[in-house]
Amino acid sequence: MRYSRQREALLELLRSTTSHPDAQWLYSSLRQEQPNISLGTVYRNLRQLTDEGEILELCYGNTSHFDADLSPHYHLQCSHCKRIFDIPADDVSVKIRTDDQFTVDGFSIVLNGTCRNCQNDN
Amino acid sequence: MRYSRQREALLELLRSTTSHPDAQWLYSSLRQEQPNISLGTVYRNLRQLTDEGEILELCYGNTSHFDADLSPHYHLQCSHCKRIFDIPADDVSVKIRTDDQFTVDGFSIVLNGTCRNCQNDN
DNA sequence: GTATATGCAAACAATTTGCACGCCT
DNA sequence: AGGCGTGCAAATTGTTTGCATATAC
Repeated sequence: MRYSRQREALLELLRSTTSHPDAQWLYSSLRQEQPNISLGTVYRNLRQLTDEGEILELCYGNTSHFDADLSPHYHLQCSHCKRIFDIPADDVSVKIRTDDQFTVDGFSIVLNGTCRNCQNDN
Repeated sequence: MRYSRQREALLELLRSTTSHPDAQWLYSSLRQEQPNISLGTVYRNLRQLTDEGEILELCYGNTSHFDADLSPHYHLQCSHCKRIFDIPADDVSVKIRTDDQFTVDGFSIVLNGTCRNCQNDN
């Protein structure tokens, strides 16, 4: 995978945020710096980076969101504002009794709840 | 919500399977009994039943899958065949240290692994 | 120089919606 | 009779892809 200005900017942008954005948001944001970047390029690079394991793809509400934070953590989606927050892995402990039906490589957890903002607003 | 033959058949079909089908599969399957049922109707009823809490919606690979099993359980998706299997809640124990940032109502877990079929095939 | 990445637009796939008509209650 | 549900088709939305050109190495 060789260097490209577009992919570089995409990765930098994704690393600078904790908001788990989707392709559209990244595209709109990148256009401010690079007015010619195309949506197809954003999608191609997102796929490529995901395949290389440099970023993670999350599926919420039938659209893909992306996360450049590779440290062990989980996600909480606020039922009200739908935003996705990070939960450190330390705060969660999981034990799985694996019978011989499956080999388990890993797992992801999505918490559902209410973020502080939305608690106050209600 | 008043009775409709189409919704009745949809719910019955969904309750009769453990394969977590998507809208297309349900549509194709229902058409064999009711050749005039439309895809729009399937989608409308799936949304309605989801909103009423009669079924659950799962998002895998950017497409919605549906589950009429409301008992506490989690899901494992096989990395090879992509099928989704049920994992009884008893087999999993989770502890979450909830700080005051969030109110946690619930959570879902998706295990990633390999099912027995795919272990043998490889 | 060669292969990979890009921009653009068209194609695709999943889902939603407007509208006239049909069927429950 | 009145209103919710349906079938159909068109519209939306999210994502992928073909192709000619541009760029990294």
